[in-house]
Amino acid sequence: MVQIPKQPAHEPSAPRSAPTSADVARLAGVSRATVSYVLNNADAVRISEPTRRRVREAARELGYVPHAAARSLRAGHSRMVLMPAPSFPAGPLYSRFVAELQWALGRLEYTVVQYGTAGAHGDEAARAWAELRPVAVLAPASDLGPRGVEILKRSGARAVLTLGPEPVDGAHALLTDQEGVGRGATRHLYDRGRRTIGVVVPAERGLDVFSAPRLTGARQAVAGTDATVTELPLAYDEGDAARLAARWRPLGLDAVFAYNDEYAMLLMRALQDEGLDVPGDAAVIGADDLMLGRLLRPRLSTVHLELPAGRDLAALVDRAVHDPGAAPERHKVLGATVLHRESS
Amino acid sequence: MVQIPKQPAHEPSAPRSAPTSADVARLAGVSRATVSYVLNNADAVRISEPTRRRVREAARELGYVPHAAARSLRAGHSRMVLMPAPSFPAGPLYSRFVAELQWALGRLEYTVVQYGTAGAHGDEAARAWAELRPVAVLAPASDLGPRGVEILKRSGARAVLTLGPEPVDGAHALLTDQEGVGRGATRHLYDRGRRTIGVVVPAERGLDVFSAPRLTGARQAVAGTDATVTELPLAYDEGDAARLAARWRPLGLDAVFAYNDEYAMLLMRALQDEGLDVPGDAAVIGADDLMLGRLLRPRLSTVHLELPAGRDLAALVDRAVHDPGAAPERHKVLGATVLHRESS
DNA sequence: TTGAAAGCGGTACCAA
DNA sequence: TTGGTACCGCTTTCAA
Repeated sequence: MVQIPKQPAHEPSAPRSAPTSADVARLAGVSRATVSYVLNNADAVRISEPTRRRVREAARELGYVPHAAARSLRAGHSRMVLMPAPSFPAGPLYSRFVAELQWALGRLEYTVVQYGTAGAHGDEAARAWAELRPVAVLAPASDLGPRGVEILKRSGARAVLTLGPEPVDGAHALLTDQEGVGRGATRHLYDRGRRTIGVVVPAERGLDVFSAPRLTGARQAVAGTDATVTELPLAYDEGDAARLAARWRPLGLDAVFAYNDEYAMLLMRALQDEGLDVPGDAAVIGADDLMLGRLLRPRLSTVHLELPAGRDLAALVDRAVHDPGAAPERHKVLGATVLHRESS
Repeated sequence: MVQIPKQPAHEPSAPRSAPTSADVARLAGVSRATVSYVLNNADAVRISEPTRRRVREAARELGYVPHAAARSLRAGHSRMVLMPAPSFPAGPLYSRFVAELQWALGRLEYTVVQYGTAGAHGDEAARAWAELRPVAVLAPASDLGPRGVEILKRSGARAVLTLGPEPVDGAHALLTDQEGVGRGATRHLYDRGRRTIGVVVPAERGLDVFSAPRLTGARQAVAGTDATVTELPLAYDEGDAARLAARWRPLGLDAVFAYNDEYAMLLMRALQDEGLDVPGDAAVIGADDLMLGRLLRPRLSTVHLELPAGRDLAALVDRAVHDPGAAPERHKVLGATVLHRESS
C-alpha cells in the first residue's frame, strides 16, 4: 500500500489539478507507456500481471480519469457524434427519437453529444461544431447550408447528415416529408367532402420549419380541384383560439388541418365552446398521433408519424463514417399515415 | 490569390486532413505564434494590419477551424458545461428549462453539452463525463452519488450541481421538492373533503424518480388524519386506464392525484367512460399545468410547477465556477402552486 | 517486459 | 512586430 499525502481535512475535494497518467506511472513505479498499455488493455504488448495490478491500483488510488481531449488529439479522431440541441420545445416524438438514437449509437461505441448552440446561425454554428472535431454530425437541414457541410467535412467530420424536407449539398439527407403530412391530412378532408379548408400555422417562432411545408402540402392537395386552402395563424393560447373560433362562420370554412394534435385540441375546444359541431360544422384533423387526442370527444383524427428506428439510423451513421467518400444518400424517414377517428 | 492544389473532380470534399494553424502560418508566410495572436485578437501583442490581413485571408482560404481539444488541452480548462441528456421522454417543462439555461449560459460564454450517456450508471457515468473535463456539471441527483461528485471534482470540474429532491454530498443542490407536489395536491383533495385518495404511480421506467417522492408527499399530507392514500400503478395507455376505472367503485376511492396532467387526462377520460362523475364520484388533480388540461371538461385541476429562470441558474453556475472552494449551496427550485379548476 | 521519446494542435513566454 | 519553442496529456513506435 502506497502512502498518499493527505489533503488538509477542511478541503478534502479540491486537489490542485487532475491526476495524469504520469502521476499514475510515478505512483506505480513504471513508465507512462506502461500505464497506457495497461489501462487500454493493449493486446499488442505483454505486461506482467503484477505490473498490471500495480498500475490499476495506482489509478484507482488517484481517481485517475483519462483526458478525452488529449487522447483524441493524439489519435487524430474521436467517436463523437454531434447533434445540435433542439431550440424549440421538443415534443415526445422527437425526444423519443433522440433517446433511441443515442442508445443505438452508444451500442456502436459512439458518444452522442447535443451541442447547445445558443442562437449561433448558419456557418457560424457549423464552425462552432467543427471545433469539437466530431466524427459525424446530424443536424436539421435548416441549420446547415452547403457551406456549413463543407466546413464540417474539411475539419474532419466523416459523415454529415441532415434532417429536413430538402437535401443539402454534400450531406446525406434524412428527408422528412412534411409536405406529405399536409398533403395527406388535406386530401383526407377533401375525400370526406370538405371544400373550404383552413390550415393552422402556429405563430410561435421556430415552428415554421415544420409548418411552412405542411401548408405547402395542403395547397398541393387541393391544386386543380374546386377546394380552397386558407392559412390560419394561431398562437398557442386559449384567447387566440377563441378569437379564431369566433371568426369561423364568417370565414366560411368547413374543415381545418390544425398543424398538429396540440393545436388541434386547442382549436377544437374553442370551436365547441363557440357552439360549433365537430365534425358537422368543422372537420378537424391534427398530426403526430399523440395519446391525448384519442381522449377527446369526438376523438381527434390525426396523421400518425413514424420516425426511423434508432438502430437503423445508427447503422446508417456508422456506414457513412466508414465510407466518407460515398455519394450522399437520401432516405425518406417520415412515414405519414392518416388516422381517421371521429373529428373529421 | 494563392494557388490551392485542386482535389480530383470526383472527390471535391474529402481533404486528407483538417488544416492546422501551421498550414495557415505557412500559407500566410508567418509563424504559428502570429497566427494564434491574430485569430485570438491578442491585445498583449501588436501585429501590423497587413500581417493580420494576410493571416485572416489564409485562414479563410483554407477553411481553418481551431481544434477545441488542442486548445483546451493547452489552456488546462474548458468552458464546457455538461448535462446528461435526459433518458426519459422530456416534457415541455423540462425541455423549455434546458433551452433557456443553454441560452443563458451561452451569454456567459459557456458551451452547454448534453451528453448521451447510453445506460452507463453511477460512477461509470461520472467517469465518462469527467473524461471531457467539463468546467461544470449539472446532473439529476439520481445519476450522481457522492463518489461521482468526487470523481468529477478530482478531474477538474469546478462546479457540480445536482437537480433532485435530495442534496448530494459535495455538490450544490437544486432541490426539486417533488414531495411538496404530492403534498400540495393531496392536501388540496383533503381540504375539499376527500378522504380516500388514490395516487397514480406510472408503470413506465424512469419516472419513479419523480413519482416515488410525489407518493411520499401524498402520504405525508394525510398522516395523522382520517384519510387514506392508495397507490395506483398505471401504464400510459387506454387499456390500462380502462381497467383501473373499472375497479374504481370496488376500490372505494373518492379522489385521485394522478401523478401529472397526462396521466390525469388519461384516467379522467376512462373514469368518465365508466359512467363516473368528475368531480362528483372522483375528484381528479394532475400536475405540470399543461395547456391541454384547461381544455378538458371539466377543466383539470393541477399543480403548477415553476422551474428557476435560466438566467438565475446560469448566474449560479457561473458563481460556483468562480469559487470552487465555497460550501455547497442548496436552493429550492421547484415552485409548486395548486390550481383549483373544475375536476376537484 | 518495459522505457524513452516523438508528436497530435494550440498558446504564451522570451528573444530577437 | 514577429519568431522560436516549451508544454498541455496521451498513444505508439522503436530500443533496450
